[in-house]
Order: sequence, then structure tokens, then C-alpha cells
Amino acid sequence: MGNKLVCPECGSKNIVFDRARGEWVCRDCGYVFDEPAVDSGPEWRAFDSDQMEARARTGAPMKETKIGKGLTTIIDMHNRDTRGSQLAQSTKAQMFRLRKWHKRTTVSSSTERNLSVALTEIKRIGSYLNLPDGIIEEAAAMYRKAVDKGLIRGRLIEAVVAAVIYAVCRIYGIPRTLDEISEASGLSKKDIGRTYRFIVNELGIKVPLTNPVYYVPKFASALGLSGEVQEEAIRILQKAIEKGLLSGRGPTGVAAAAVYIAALLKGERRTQKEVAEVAGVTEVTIRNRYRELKKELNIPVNA
DNA sequence: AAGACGAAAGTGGTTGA
DNA sequence: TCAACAACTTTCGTCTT
Repeated sequence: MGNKLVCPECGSKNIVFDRARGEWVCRDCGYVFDEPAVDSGPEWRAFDSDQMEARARTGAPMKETKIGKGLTTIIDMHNRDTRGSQLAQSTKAQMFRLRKWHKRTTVSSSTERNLSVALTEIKRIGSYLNLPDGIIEEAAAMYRKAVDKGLIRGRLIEAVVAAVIYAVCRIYGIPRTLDEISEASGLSKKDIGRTYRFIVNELGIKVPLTNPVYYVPKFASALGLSGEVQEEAIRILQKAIEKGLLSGRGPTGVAAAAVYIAALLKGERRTQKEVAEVAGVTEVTIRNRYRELKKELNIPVNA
């Protein structure tokens, strides 16, 4: 299930959406699409689940890869009864299944149906996040385990899918943040996180801490930095790891700071704002990590 | 004028009683 | 269950390039 957009310049199907610019961009040749320049993500931010309920008007982002672009659902997504009250969790799950039945009326047994829905969703999110096939297979396998243990009951299939993908990405060192998975799945970070912890506990899976090194190539390429800078950033991170500088710190922030410093050292300066943007953290966080790294590792920056 | 820096106050999530 | 706590964000003022 690939993206249906094809680059008119080079014919590549490797088209990604640049959220910051609001454009579709060809990964291979850099071609920028005129249309559709519509951000499929929310234009608002939700700071808690109540705000999310109040502000969300749509479900998952509209995708070319979804049958009917994901808009075939007849039952609305608001999870409220006729008086406008919230539905109970169990009823929500029931409504969810009803929606699925609308889409897939042909599948037979309940676990079959569950798996079929889940696998479709795994593939959809996987392709949305550009995950390799192996990861998708692993996610599917883990999902099956969860089904076998009866962990899905009472839970949104999509939440379990998102949680499983997040876990597999971390295990295999494919840098995907909760934010990205949240965006791809249309679920809140809170829901995914909660389900993730539950699944990991119940399945007895050990998930290593995210190594900031994994984020370096991603950030560096998003900023158009050379391989030299990447190597330097990784060297910095390794020293930081040895010094135990990372405990409790968000891996993206540390990685962003390391990339920032490495770019400075190699004379490929990027502004803190630019780095902050691709890393999904604020300038302040980069500054804090930057200060710590500079101090603890005695890095001679500008001078 | 733009970027870098840091202080202060506020947020959501985790932890331990 | 609740309060303390750490990490991070937002906002804002000042300094540097």
C-alpha cells in the first residue's frame, strides 16, 4: 500500500508531506507539488482529552490509501449519544466495531474480522510512516499475540495497532515518536501510550530506552546536513551516553542538540529554530541540552 | 533585524506515600 | 487517590552577530 502520488519529475512514488510548509514533496528529486496544499493534520492543538473531544471534527487524516479516502463511514465519529453525552468506553468500542462492519460486511468469524481490520490498519500506518516491511510484519505478529492473549477486548483496535507499532519501532531502533504515530493513527498520545504500556506489560516484552543516536540521520537529512555532521553528532551522543547524561531526558531533545552542535563544529550552521522544528521540540529544550552537553563534554564551540 | 540565550511561570505525566 | 516532582513548553526580555 504505497502513496498514490507519483512524482511527475522522476516518477518516484516516494512522496512525503512537509507539514511545516504545507506541501507534498518528492523525497528523491525534491519536486514540490502545487496541489493538494492542504494540511491533513489538525490546525488546532489539544492539551487534554476534553479539548480533544471538543475540537476534533474528524477521524484519522484523509488518505488516498484508504477505501473511499476514509470517508465512507456513515456512523459519525463523535462517540456521543442523542443528548450529546459521552458514551461509555464499552459502547464506544461497540460503535467502533459497527463502523467497521459498515466497511467490511463480508468477513466471517470475529477474530478473523478483528485481524483483518487490524492488519489493514497496520499496513496503512506503516506506509504512512514509511516503515520497512519487516517492521510491519513484526507489528502484525505482535498484534496476533495480543489477540491470542485476549488483550484486545474492550480496547480500540486502532489503539492496539498504534501501540504495537510504537513498540516494534522502539525495539528495532526505527525512530518514530509517539507524536508521529499519533498523527498517523488519529489517536491521542495519551491513548496510545496507555495501551502501549498495557500491551508491553501483559506480553512481557522488554523495550529498550530509545537511543537518541537513531534520530540523528533523520534530523540531519531533514536539515540537509552532511554525513560528516552525522558522524560528529553520533560521537557526541556516545560520549554523552558514557557520561550518563541522558537519564530522564527526552531522546529527541538530546539528539537535536547533538545535531545542532555537530553542525556548528563542522561549519554547517543551522539555527536553533530550524533544528527545533524538524526535531519536534522547542528551541529552549535544545538550548538546555546544548548547555549540558557543552559543559559536561568540554566541547569548544565558537572560539 | 534576526538569532541566541536564559529566567520565570505553566502544563501534562509519573511516582511514591 | 493525591501531592510532590522532573521534564518540557510558552513567553518574554536582553545580549550578540
